[in-house]
Amino acid sequence: MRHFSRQLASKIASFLDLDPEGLELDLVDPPDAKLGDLAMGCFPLAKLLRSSPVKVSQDLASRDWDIDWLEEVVATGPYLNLKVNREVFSQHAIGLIESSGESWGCTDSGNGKTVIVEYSSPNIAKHLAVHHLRSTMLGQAMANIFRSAGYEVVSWNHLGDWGTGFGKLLAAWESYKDFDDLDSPPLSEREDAVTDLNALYVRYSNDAKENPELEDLAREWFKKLENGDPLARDRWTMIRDVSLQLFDKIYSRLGVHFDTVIGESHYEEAMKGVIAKLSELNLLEESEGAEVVQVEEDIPPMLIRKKDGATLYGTRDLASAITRYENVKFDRCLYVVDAGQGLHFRQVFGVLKKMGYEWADHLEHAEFGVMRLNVDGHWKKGKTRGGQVVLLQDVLDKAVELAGAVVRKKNPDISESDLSEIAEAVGMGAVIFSDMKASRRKDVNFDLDKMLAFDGETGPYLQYTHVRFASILSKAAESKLARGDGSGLVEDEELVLIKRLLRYPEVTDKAAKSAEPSQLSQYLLELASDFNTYYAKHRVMSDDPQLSEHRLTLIESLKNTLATGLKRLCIQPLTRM
RNA sequence: GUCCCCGUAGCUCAGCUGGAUAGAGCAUCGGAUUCCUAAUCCGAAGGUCACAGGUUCGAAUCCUGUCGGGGACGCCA
Repeated sequence: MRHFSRQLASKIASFLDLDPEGLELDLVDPPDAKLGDLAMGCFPLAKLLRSSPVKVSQDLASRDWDIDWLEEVVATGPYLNLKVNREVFSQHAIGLIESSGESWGCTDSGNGKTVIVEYSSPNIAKHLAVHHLRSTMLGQAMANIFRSAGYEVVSWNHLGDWGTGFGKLLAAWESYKDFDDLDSPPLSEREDAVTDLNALYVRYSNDAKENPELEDLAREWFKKLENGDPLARDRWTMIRDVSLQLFDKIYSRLGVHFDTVIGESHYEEAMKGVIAKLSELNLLEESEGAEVVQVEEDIPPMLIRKKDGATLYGTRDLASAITRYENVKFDRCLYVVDAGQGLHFRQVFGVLKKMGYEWADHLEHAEFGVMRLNVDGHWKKGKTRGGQVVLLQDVLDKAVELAGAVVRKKNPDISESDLSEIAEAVGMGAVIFSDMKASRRKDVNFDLDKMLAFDGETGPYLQYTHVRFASILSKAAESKLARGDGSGLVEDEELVLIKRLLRYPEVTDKAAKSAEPSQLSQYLLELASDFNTYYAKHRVMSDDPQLSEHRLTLIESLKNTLATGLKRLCIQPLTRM
């Protein structure tokens, strides 16, 4: 739509003797289609001219616009309502989209900028649980959207692979061989190594509640790990490897990919430098035996070092941010982490700022609401403790199973291999979309029935709409029709669709700027809904071949738009379902 | 107690850089399939935009306060 609003802006600038640069005006839909095809409030212009919006709109309506796609300009109070010449407008719009080709919907707002997106970041030696879905999918979608907006993107998995918990696991490995000897069969050859690790860990933790000396033993093992003891290091590496293998299986199902996988363990050295620098800057304060840094007036100080001298994850985050900036001079760095860690990030960002790092202003906590589980009829934050975890792979399998049943029912003569492929895509589509439909700050209740809904505003609805496009185009292929230039698209519903299409690049920018994939989700729903209304009323393959050719061009633009949008959200566009 | 997020239809949510009559989906009720996939579409019903002030020509949107929900607040991550 910018293409058109810029033309208007330059005309307005010449009419009113204004600088066309920075004259951003917003074209909206009038509240009633009878008023016009496009509308523009004259409030900002009036402010600029110190005049009244009603006068400005009257003045503008009386001008000679001389724009080929513009048919009528009417002032209605402070609004300027525009009627377009549909043939010309449609032709311009379709031409614009077609000439963009593959890059339709991509923008240059992020050109020359680099963004790091940190997301997923699970703990090793544990399964991915359903609550990991949020960070993982939101982060991946953000990374995809940033790429479409022209950014250089580094997608980053900050693994939880360090901490005293690994001391327990290593201690258990050594002393619980009777229960389960992790050396035979070796971890790498086990069917479900992570489950075995978990069982061992839970057992050890429970025993430690009664025998405090087990805690000491765990500390000893963690010390060994820190000091590079070969056995500890070896086993830790094995644990890391089997965990990553398991994660990758799920990541690839979800269309998730990382450019960098670096765990917390990586920052042990850098942390020493951070503490040295804090001390050099006189920022460290002693408080109740621990060392802290004051941040701002109204938030508590950040804890840097414990009484026993050990560091905390916040210290690691400081080190990590600094090393990141040294390696990647980012313009933005996003942490896709749940909102519960808001204070933590305020502290981290605040301390970095106090350390003199100006780039601390470019760190963003892209917070999201927690996923709540239903426990005895109440929605509660899902914690991995207590054993009440819902495994992500179970949810995905369940979704695919259910999708398979629906596909089979709707499509009885489909082959088994096609079916399983489609079921996988539809099941994933349902789960993924349900997570990204609403704005990320909203808490989500984990409701399997809603997650797996296939009707209404869902992933499968979008996929189904894409199937309709594909279906029309394959039917067209049989009749050797060419493609029109779009000038035959004059129906009300066609104008609606064209206006919707023209907003795609703006949606990309808005989604990137606000790090909000739901902007794209909502847009795709509107696009699909507009099309399905059109589809019920008009035939693309009509009796008039010329008209059909124009409409086929529209369908191609719609298909292209929906397909690229879905891919950004990690949902597969389908041609059959 | 302090700080952060949230409060829009029965439910789940759009709309929030102020602008024309607040929109969807689900659920409910009624309707549409000789023709491009009915996982769809059309219609009905459903609203004190939590409440009270303030700013403004104009507030769901901005500010202050109140109430309600969620979360975080030193030796876990």
